[in-house]
Amino acid sequence: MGVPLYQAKAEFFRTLGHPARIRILELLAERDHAVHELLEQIAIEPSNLSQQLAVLRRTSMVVSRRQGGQVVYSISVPEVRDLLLAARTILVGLAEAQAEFEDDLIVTRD
Amino acid sequence: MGVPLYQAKAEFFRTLGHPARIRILELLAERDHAVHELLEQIAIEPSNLSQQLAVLRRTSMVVSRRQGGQVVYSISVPEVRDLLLAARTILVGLAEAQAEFEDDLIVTRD
DNA sequence: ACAAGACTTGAAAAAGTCTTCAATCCATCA
DNA sequence: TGATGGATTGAAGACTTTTTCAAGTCTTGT
Repeated sequence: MGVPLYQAKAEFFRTLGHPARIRILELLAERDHAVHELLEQIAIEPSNLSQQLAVLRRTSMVVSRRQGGQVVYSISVPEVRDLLLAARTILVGLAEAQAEFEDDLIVTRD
Repeated sequence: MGVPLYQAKAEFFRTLGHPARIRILELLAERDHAVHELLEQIAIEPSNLSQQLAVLRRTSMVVSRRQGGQVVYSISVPEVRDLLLAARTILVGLAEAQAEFEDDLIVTRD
């Protein structure tokens, strides 16, 4: 038997827990990108990008192939797209709840 | 204007990126739990549990209320349940792909 | 008022992650 | 072959998170 599922889940979410990796996955969810294309979209140094790509590769969330002089990445888990959308929905919901609470504070003040 | 959305997403996923926090959310997704009840289910020291609950509270993923001598926690973002299910599906998919690849290795060997 | 159970806090040490740098690899083109 | 553009690697240092400990709060029952 392997690792408990709750631990695998934690590792999986931790992999998503970095702004550059989120950007990478969002871009790859649209279409495959060469590394230099990712580099144009994400404000980060080349070697840092490589390190983040390596993290995603190790967890099998992306795969790379060499195409002549460049390396092209694709997402290997398209379902991640749904996860990113779900997160967006939740975050917007939390932000709204927060704003409401702040309104209450103002309305209720004194 | 606030934080870029991709950064908020990363923070959100980082919050999910810990085994104890996953367990807590799974238990709270079922029903509210007092801290001592969580403690029975999760192999962790009381003060560590408190620290993890504090992380979830800071990010507004759970709320607590005192009920006499004990403190009861509830999930404030029920949609997290879907996220945990989606992660399970993805992980099972990845594990299967992995297993297939290993079969290939064996079949192809020599 | 005191003791006991339930929980939280702050702070220090341990463990883990992120960023950056220099070195390297690999394919193409002059 | 040597130079160039594109990408990766390993390792060091900075930074963050996790764990643990001792001390403290709050509520109930005696």
